[in-house]
Amino acid sequence: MNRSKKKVIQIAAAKLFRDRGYAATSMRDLAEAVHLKASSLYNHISGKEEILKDICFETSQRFLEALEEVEKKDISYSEKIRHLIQLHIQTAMTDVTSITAFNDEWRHLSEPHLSTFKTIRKEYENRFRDIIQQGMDNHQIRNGDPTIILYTILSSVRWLYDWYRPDRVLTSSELEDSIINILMSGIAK
Amino acid sequence: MNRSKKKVIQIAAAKLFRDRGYAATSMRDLAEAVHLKASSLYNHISGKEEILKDICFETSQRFLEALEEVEKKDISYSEKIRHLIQLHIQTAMTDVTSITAFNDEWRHLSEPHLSTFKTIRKEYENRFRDIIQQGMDNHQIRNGDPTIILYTILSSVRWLYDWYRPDRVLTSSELEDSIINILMSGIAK
DNA sequence: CCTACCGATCGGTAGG
DNA sequence: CCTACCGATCGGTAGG
Repeated sequence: MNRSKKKVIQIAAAKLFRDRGYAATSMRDLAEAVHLKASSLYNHISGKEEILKDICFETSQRFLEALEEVEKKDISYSEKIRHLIQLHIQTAMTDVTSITAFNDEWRHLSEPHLSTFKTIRKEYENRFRDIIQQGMDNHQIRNGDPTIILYTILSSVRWLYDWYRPDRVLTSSELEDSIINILMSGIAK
Repeated sequence: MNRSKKKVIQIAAAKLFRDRGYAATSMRDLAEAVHLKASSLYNHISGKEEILKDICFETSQRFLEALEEVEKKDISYSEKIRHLIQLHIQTAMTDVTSITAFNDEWRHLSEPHLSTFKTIRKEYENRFRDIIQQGMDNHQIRNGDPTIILYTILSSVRWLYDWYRPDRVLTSSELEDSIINILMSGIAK
């Protein structure tokens, strides 16, 4: 019944899912992480999959909201793309653990959640791709296959959770600038 | 005892590991995929982890050999980086299933394999990073944090296994050119 | 290569 | 929130 306890469980679960993966994390592992017995978890959640489902949909919600915000802004298309890259990096850095479940563990969802998740994800990608396409139409982005550009951007930002730990020397804005610079202008001189 | 049967098992396992993950793949799933009973698998392999270990180390071996070849070439540093990106894409496209285990499932290895794998991987990254650093020293690559550049390149190429299926309209060399172009010259006009 | 089976562990429930 | 326990499934072995 306690709302915050559910959140504590979710955060502990996200950490375990990142470190071992969803399938390799047992309810007993999770219970131990929050100092409970496995059976007591069920006072706060309905089952293992509910946690994964919540993590996946809450994270996708945050990405969609960020996208919506960028879409509404009255700026150039290349500025919109810069903003989206920046938002991805910031999201990945402030909630590094949930991102992993969102990226890699969603496939363990069962129906109907799996289909819903895929649909949301596809919609996000389509709207991001539209911005890239419009950037090309308006001669702000170099011509090319917008799908390849889309996935190259998304992938570049995906590795962050694998590497970034909050005690890093490198500041967040230095990292953002570097990655945006590579994607927008390339590494060649 | 049959060598090719072991290979058949390994290929089927790589496919299952990609689709469901290592932990969520049971020996019974694997047995069914190669038309055997679970117990019969043990005539060809010593256990579940051996398959994962073989996939991980064989794949890392292929990447190291490709790196070595590029290092020896008498070409500019930016050409070496182009070559490495190309080799990653080609490897990912010719053996799309093993790459997933290599990328995402190695963490399920137990010691001492886990440490060995991490060491090999780190060495690969260090040598790739050296080429980037030398590219900067020789004014062929824009100045920046070589680690960020390294991971941005590796990540860009990592998503391929998630997306590419061999029946694609897009040819391999078109894909290579596009990704190399994005990374070397950027997407901005 | 199979049948038969092992102990361990899984997600989850009953009942208090 | 716990103890006690469920049936199912896990990786793997014995023996033929």
